[in-house]
Amino acid sequence: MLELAILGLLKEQELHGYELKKRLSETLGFASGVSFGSLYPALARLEAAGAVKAVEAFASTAPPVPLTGSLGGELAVFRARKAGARGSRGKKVYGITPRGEALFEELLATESQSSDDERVFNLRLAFARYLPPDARLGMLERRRAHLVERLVQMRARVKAVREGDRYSRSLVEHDRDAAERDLTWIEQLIANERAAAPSRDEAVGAAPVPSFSKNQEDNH
Amino acid sequence: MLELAILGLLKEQELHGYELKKRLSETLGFASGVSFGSLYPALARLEAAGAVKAVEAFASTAPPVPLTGSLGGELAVFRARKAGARGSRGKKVYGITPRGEALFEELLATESQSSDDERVFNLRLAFARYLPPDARLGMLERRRAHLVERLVQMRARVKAVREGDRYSRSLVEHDRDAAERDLTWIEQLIANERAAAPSRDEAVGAAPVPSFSKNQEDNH
DNA sequence: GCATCCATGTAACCAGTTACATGATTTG
DNA sequence: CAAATCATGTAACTGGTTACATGGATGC
Repeated sequence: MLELAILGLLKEQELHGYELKKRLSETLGFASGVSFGSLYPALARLEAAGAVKAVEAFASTAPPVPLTGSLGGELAVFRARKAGARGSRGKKVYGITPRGEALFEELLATESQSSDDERVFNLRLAFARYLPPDARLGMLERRRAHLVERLVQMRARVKAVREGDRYSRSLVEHDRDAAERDLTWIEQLIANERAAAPSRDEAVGAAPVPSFSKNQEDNH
Repeated sequence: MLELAILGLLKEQELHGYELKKRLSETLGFASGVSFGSLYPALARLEAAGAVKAVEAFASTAPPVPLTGSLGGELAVFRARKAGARGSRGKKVYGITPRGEALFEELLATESQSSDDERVFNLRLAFARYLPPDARLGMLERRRAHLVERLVQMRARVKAVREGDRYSRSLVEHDRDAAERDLTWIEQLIANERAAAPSRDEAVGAAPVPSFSKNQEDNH
């Protein structure tokens, strides 16, 4: 999972570990950050696998320092450059290799299976623009199926909760509401997707997505 | 974390591992279940620590089989009873000991610190009825502080997201909305709490909770 | 020249997972 | 009696964490 995230970020621009960590928490949804203790080993693994490699700090294809607001950082890079690219223990700026691109595609494809995990799904969605439309739709459909199941569970939990326990009750109700919203969100994404590229049997006007979330089946 | 959950469930009634696993996913929020590979070792650890012990399958203080709807299970217990309580490798019904009760209290108290993790917080909230009112309020306040921070991050992410990436944009907006709702939910719980037991300086009529979630600070 | 932030890395640990092995009980 | 389900347990692995060690660069 970390590997996928790293490759995805390096696809956009070359970065060194420290900066990578920032982006991981800031722009991807990695709640409050991956630790260096996992990031650096991951980078090392990817480098060993030939998926990324440390590039010279100057003369890269993409502009390596695109106005992030961290003036200090940019200045440091500038100095590093004119000093002649880091010595024994300076910054290591990584770039993605063709093998890395291939690995990225593969991870993005295979990890779709295990997107019952919310974090994995979120990560994949953040990179969904790299997927072909039908794979994207498939991913969303699988997610939807999972959320339908989850919503059923949540509704069962609401019914099963102890009488007289305000906290548990509030919790399960909140969870159910969240599940409902997650589902309607995904259904909206699916609808957008179909509208943008009605690839298959789907005719234009009729019943785009059979929404489950509005469905108030009262099986008590 | 698992230990806390187990003890909390055993406080309510005696259970064997298999059934415990079901409750863990069904009634607590353990999304799609803990595996046996972690549950049984956890039970073994707790037993070794004297926090739980395997009880005779008959004649316990609390009614061990209170109408869960799983007829098969109840029948099985009944048969096990009249057969004279399991032999070498039957069901092992666990009950909580006084030491277990103490451990539960301790875990519930100490684990409040690490409730930056949503799962931990949810678990603690499910057992919040066992906390003294001020500890409960403290837990909610800490959670609120965490969510305020989180919401700030989410809003920053929305601003930072790549132009032209529909999926990332939709994701961060959804996450922000979820964070907003989480926060208002917690604030509601806090308000309820204060209304129920206005323990401290708080006067009755004035400004119960200074809601952050409605606050639309426009620092662009 | 000292504190602080940037930056990389290692080692020990931890809480869970999957896969495997075993066996009792129920039901058709 | 075979298949399904209930039930317990172990071993290897995974994907991270915290704590620690190191050192360059910057700012005051």
